[in-house]
Amino acid sequence: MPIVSEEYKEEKKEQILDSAFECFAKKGFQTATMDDIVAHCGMSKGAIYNYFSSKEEIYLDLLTRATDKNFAQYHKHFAKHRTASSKMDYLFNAYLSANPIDRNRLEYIVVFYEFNLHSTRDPDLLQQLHERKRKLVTLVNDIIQEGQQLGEFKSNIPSQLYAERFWTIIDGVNLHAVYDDFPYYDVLRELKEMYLDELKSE
Amino acid sequence: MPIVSEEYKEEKKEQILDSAFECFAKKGFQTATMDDIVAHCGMSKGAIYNYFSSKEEIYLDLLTRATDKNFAQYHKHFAKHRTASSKMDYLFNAYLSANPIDRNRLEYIVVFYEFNLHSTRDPDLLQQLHERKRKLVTLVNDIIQEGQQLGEFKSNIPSQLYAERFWTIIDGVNLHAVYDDFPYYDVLRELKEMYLDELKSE
Amino acid sequence: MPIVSEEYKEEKKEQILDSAFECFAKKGFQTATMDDIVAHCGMSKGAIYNYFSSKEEIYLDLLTRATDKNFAQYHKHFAKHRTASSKMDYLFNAYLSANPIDRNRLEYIVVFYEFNLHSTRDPDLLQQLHERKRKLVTLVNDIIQEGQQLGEFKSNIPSQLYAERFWTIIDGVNLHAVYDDFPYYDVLRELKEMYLDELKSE
Amino acid sequence: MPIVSEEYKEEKKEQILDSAFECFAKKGFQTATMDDIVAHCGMSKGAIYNYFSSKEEIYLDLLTRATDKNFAQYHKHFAKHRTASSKMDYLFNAYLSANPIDRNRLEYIVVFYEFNLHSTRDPDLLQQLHERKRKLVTLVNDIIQEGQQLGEFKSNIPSQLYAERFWTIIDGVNLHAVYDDFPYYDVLRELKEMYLDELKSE
DNA sequence: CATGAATGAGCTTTCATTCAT
DNA sequence: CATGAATGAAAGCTCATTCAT
Repeated sequence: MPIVSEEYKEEKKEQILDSAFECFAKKGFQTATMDDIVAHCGMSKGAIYNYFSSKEEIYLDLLTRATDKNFAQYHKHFAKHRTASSKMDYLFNAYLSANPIDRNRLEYIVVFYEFNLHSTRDPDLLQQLHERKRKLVTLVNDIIQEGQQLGEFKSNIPSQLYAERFWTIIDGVNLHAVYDDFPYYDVLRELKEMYLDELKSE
Repeated sequence: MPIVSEEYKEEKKEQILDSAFECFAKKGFQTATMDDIVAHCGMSKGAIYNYFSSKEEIYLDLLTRATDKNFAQYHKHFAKHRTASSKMDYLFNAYLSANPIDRNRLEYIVVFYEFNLHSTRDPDLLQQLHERKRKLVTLVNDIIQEGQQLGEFKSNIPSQLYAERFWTIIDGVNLHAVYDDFPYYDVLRELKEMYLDELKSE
Repeated sequence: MPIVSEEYKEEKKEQILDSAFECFAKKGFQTATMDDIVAHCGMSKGAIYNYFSSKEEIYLDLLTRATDKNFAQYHKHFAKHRTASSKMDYLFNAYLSANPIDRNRLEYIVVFYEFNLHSTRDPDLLQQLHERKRKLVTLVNDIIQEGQQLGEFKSNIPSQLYAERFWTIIDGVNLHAVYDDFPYYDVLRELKEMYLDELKSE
Repeated sequence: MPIVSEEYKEEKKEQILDSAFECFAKKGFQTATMDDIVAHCGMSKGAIYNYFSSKEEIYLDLLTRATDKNFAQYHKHFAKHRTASSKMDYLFNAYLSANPIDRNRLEYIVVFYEFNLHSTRDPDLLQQLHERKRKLVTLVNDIIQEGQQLGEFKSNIPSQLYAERFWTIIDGVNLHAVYDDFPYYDVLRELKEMYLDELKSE
């Protein structure tokens, strides 16, 4: 019998997560302190510990939610697309339409890839990292196979490998977005064309 | 014991850097403690501070040396190659011949990309990060232009952009090497072919 | 316990300062450790750092408060005195009535003069030292000038110089109080008479 | 059977003591490090430990020598003076002729009084402090008694007390020399006159 | 005797977490 | 639930002293 509504709690949690993200972005997970987060979100230290049991848990929750939100968005948009091509197009465009010099996006990139590397050291997190990656690969693999069945894509290419290659490209491009002189659009656009050319039947 | 040779001191430094690398690989820069490094390299805390003035300096030196060594290796090998094609081949093969599941290589990847992301937050380090990247892009750009002049590569392609694309691909592949089920060879080989196909004159 | 009154916090601060004083008195600022202070005041190390940001800050606050208290006391008592003579008398008596072998007073003397000498090496502290001294000289100078205007004191003496001389004497006597066989009263009483004799009109 | 001559050793010792003095003056005994002294005197750390067994010993030796030199100087000069008056004159003039803003002198003052306060905390050092002070008081006391016997000084004054008073004045003036706007000459000259007036028979 | 690299106890300070109010 | 003062283990770093060469 909770005293406050679930909505209230969820709202509070998101406030904390937003502040935590800002702090992790500015200083990194290890260097950002609970006091930083407290100062940023305006509530008390005790309050935060009512919603999260540790700094690590905030970190985990923050990034789990971010990737979940990502997945949800993908699936939501895919529902609107009829062809595999348009789905692939959508995926590429999700990154092409992103503003590479948007401070918030860069911060997210840094925090996100730092978390991936961090996850490398903890068996449980590594497990989750693999699962998420598998889901991402499957997402693209399904599209490619769909395109192959519908005749949009060449039927003799290894779909799984192409799915892997897609995310390899995306992560490469994202990582380079931290260089402010990186020709993000141009590189990504060309890679997209190169990629789709190989994929599509003549 | 005092009055030791420069070689001795250099050797000591490398011992410390090796131990530090192991510790940073196992726990990350922030989490690894000086005591960890002390325990790993067997010398006393004071001894380490005779060679490096802070944990941060060890970190910086470690990664500066690693990238310098990398550059030196590239330039050394390029001297042996006559054609631009064979140089590009060498570059790709440097990554294709790497064992993606070699523990040491994975550790290096994690530490290296973590350092890049870390550098993002310090103006001085960011500056260095940019410089290193510029040098890497120039390295490839020079090869491509050389190939264009010699008629090996298409003359109408933007060499700079292709150089950027090269490192985007490499970083993407490296980053995915942390997933033990990643088909490292296959993905990289196909990307290499795709990349060189576009580059070479028919 | 949180959300405590300002009084509570002030009390805590004073507890810490009292303990710090004891420790500095016993060992000196540099030699006394935070652990000594922790052990003496019974609270945790973290608690102390909630009230002061460094050992140095404790030292500074301790001595700033002590001298401020001194000034306040002087001014408070001067309000009760009508003549310049009685004010000078009060000043001398403040030192004559002090118990020279009181352990606490001796400790204060040592800590206080050590701090003065310490301040000599830091431009900011030296500045403060000068200001405090100027205020002390002004305090006495004002009294002398007042006495000259009222005809109590000779009008042809340089008041400023006499003010300087007053504190010279006081500091000399204080410093010698650390010698337990020093005839504190006798020396100070004679110096007082000598001093006032020269000051007073016949 | 020492390998090097005593003179050589003594010279080395003095080199070390000079450097140590500079360092203690600049930073204080606790804050100055052996490395500071090493850097200043140009010899190795081990060399210093051949002549002194600890930093504390350097400190002690430094100040013992300084005060011994002082005593020796006094006695040497007193031999030249015939009257008690001229001896007292000499003593006062030793301080009156000192340049109060001479950096070296100020440094000596700070180091010297810091050492006195430091000695307060160690029974052995306190003992030495007392002995030295007793000798200083005796020095002046002897002069005054000599003057009384020769009829130069009033015979009914307590010589011991006057001797105490002398050093009280000197220490007060010295201590104030650290304030660069202190009218050192004027204050000391007036105190001298005041003092001698009381002493001398009409 | 001279050297300076090595030692390691000990220092100040930080900060995730707890819990009395 | 909210608060923020309290905790104390641990962190990075220093430095007087030693001793192999």
